Amino acid sequence: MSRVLVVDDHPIVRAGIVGLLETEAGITVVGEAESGEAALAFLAAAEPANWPDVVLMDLRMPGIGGVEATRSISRGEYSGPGSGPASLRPRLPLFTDPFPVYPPRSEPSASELARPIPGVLVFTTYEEDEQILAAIEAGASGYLVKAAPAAELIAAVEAVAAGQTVLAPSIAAQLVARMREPIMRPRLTPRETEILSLVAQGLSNPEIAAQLVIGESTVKTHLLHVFEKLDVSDRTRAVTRAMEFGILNSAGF
Amino acid sequence: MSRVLVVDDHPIVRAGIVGLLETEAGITVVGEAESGEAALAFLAAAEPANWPDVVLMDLRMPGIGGVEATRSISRGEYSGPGSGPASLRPRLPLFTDPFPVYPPRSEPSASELARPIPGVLVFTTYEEDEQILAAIEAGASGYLVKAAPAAELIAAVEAVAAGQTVLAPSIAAQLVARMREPIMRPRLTPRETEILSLVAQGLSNPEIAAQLVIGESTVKTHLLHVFEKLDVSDRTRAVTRAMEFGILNSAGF
DNA sequence: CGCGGGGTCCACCGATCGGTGGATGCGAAG
DNA sequence: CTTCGCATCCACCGATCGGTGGACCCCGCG
Repeated sequence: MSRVLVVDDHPIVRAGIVGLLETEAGITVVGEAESGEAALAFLAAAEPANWPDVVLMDLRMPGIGGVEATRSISRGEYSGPGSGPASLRPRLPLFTDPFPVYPPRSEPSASELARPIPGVLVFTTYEEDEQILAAIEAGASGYLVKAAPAAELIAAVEAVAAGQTVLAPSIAAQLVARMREPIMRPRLTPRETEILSLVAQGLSNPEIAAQLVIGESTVKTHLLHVFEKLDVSDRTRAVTRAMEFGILNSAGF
Repeated sequence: MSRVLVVDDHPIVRAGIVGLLETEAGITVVGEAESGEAALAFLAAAEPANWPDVVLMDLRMPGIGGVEATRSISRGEYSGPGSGPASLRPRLPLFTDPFPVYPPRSEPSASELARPIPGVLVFTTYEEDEQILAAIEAGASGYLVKAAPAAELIAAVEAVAAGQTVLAPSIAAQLVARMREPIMRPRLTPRETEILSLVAQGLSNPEIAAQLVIGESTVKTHLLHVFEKLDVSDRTRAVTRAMEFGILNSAGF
């Protein structure tokens, strides 16, 4: 019997998934939470009788979000991020096969048997590399996209409950490609970012200099550094490229 | 007995919603579709015995999308957008009250009794003004956000099946505010947009002129017109402002 | 101590940009 | 026919931009 905690900020979607899971004889939903915080609070208060084996975690939620909640759960820190005992879960090995099912986790110690650290099955709407990579780093045991068939969700829940790590083939392929060719994301200094942000607002170099109480040539120097790092040769392209890299936000979005 | 067609591109979410709806004694799900096209195909082929009263339509889907599918359904055009008989549904009245429930649709003619045009209940993840306004224009009868409680979904399905128009309070408030203060969105000509797009890619005026085989002064003239319309005084701000207005996309997003 | 990173600053110069004030032609609508 | 919107084009000019090749200072780390 696999016991599941479902974490999703959309009540209708959550109710739907709960209903779906409970049609499966081997699965019972022991709780629901609408946020990462609520999930941690549930775990902090849960008794062994309703302790989950799997936390089905939506990645995109307001508050601390799915990644941070995953990190806390994987460390057994249920009172909130950044507190509690050190993590007892091993780091993930390198992936090489599509839909790999990895060996079970090591046997828990006697003190963990009543409330063993649950596996986190991360559930995403989109195949977002950054968030999924972050979830890996945070210690998640399973990764599934919402576009997967319902049967795959059932199988994934049961596999994670059994202590295994599962990975949707599409996500596996992306991670493998990512590890082969890591994206070199440019690192701008705080000052460079600040100046580029003012450029995006339409300020000229003299205007930026006046606002920051520095010399215009200093502004130009910073911008030239920005151009080098972003591999561009004009301010406009620097701004759009910084947006592509997520360094600048599209204002109003 | 309200019969529902559920349209959502995510199988797990769709299965969950189907399960949720069928827990309600007065609701039966007569079909599922993963896209607007599939929904139209279902309706084109459906017999009166499994004809839906309500189409629960996700707004964000690949292909023709929820808005376009809503338009076709509201016109009774099930073979695809832009074909079939003229619409028999009246346009929506102006909204003034939160969660209004409007009078039932006019009585269908004898020829429509077997397969009356179903009400479309639009179901959105976010409260997206543009898409919801488009759905109103397209003839939808109901609007609900996924953040709403499950009970509200059940109530909305039954109201739409009864021929009423329902509107989540949050969406009603936004639409009322929108009608009071319509956003003046600048209208760029196709050429202006094209040139601004090249500016966003980092091309200089001479480079744009060469690419479009026009004079550089022509490029400048277009850009000056763009600056006037967007109320900016430099190309960089024109680009970011155009992104804020949704005229340009953030490349890579 | 030296080194690297970050921030500040300069002069010079050619290229580009943005503003001004025009001009023409074409097609569609009234 | 006129008017409007769109696209095309020009010369002139001052301001700004981007590149070059420097300079200096401070701080943290080994």
